[in-house]
Amino acid sequence: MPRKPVARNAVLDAFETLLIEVGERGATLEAVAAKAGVSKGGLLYHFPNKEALIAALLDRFDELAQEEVEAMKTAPEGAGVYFIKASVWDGGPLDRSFVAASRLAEVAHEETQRRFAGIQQQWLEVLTAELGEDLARAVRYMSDGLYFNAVLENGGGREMDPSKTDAEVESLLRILELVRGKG
Amino acid sequence: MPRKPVARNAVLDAFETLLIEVGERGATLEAVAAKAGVSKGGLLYHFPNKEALIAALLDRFDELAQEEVEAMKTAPEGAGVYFIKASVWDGGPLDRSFVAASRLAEVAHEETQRRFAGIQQQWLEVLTAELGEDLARAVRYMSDGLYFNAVLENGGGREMDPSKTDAEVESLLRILELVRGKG
DNA sequence: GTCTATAAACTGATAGAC
DNA sequence: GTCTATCAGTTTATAGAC
Repeated sequence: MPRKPVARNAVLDAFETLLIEVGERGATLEAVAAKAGVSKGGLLYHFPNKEALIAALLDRFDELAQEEVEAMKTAPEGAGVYFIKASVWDGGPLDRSFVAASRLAEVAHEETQRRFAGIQQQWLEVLTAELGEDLARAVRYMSDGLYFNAVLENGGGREMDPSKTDAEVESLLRILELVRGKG
Repeated sequence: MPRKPVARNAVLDAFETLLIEVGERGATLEAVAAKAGVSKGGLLYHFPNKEALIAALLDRFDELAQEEVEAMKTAPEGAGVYFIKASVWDGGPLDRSFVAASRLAEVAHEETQRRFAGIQQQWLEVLTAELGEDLARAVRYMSDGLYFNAVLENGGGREMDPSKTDAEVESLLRILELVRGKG
């Protein structure tokens, strides 16, 4: 694979960050260029228009989501436990990619919505293989709920209290274990 | 309480619909006015600026959320079961209000984020009283996950398959009953 | 590869007629 | 209460210099 220029990645990171922090509306080409340390013209050399910028973001999201599928399958603690733990916002690449992409889906960007559906379907299949349909769905929705709250609360870029979110995840894991022991 | 003019409510409904269907960016004053069947000037008579429009939307969201708290408390099937069932998108007033407001939260609108947090806190308290902390959190996140998916999938205004969503809710309710029987 | 300058379209908001 | 006309500020994108 060809080595991408540094500026290109800086632009992509800046776009992602702005989507997370100020939403789709605030992620203007000018704001992205400024955050990436290039001019608007320089940005548009690497990405001829805004759709190209979005496409690159979605490609990266797909890559990271694919890695996550593998990680789930090989996780020692099991796919379900791994998945819930991974759904807590920790500022990692997949979390950032997920939230940024969700901001685009929310403005009714059709291609983004399609990609999201595909990725979530893959995750659900791995969960179902381990947990069965009912519990897999429960885990999937709990994970989505965790992300939904990251999406809502992280708008202003404020940090989340790690001990608080840890306690929340422990709650969910206890429920998961309870059902596995019983079901 | 004073009777609000018809046009005013038509504008508010149009704003809500556009937020749901095309997102915050597409819900421009011009688009809202057109959908409500008034001119931009007419719209701005009732709502002096866009913030006023948002404020009215949030007030209605608060009202409906408050009614939901009461409905949860008095639901014969219990707050948890009622809450999960109510979290499925059915195009009702609270669902629409919730999704519309989430679109504003996603563009980092601070006041909207604050209101959301307050409402979710109230809902969680009712759930905790009935289910205990762990299960209440699980139910809360499953509900959020349900809404998150409504937010994502409903962007294009497409309908959801009722039988499919019904089956999904049954899945979640079985898990809930299982834990209640055990926990 | 990166910049400045600028065009073309759009958005929120004001002024004033009816 | 509702409309048309219009302005000022933004946003995406293009053209062309370096």
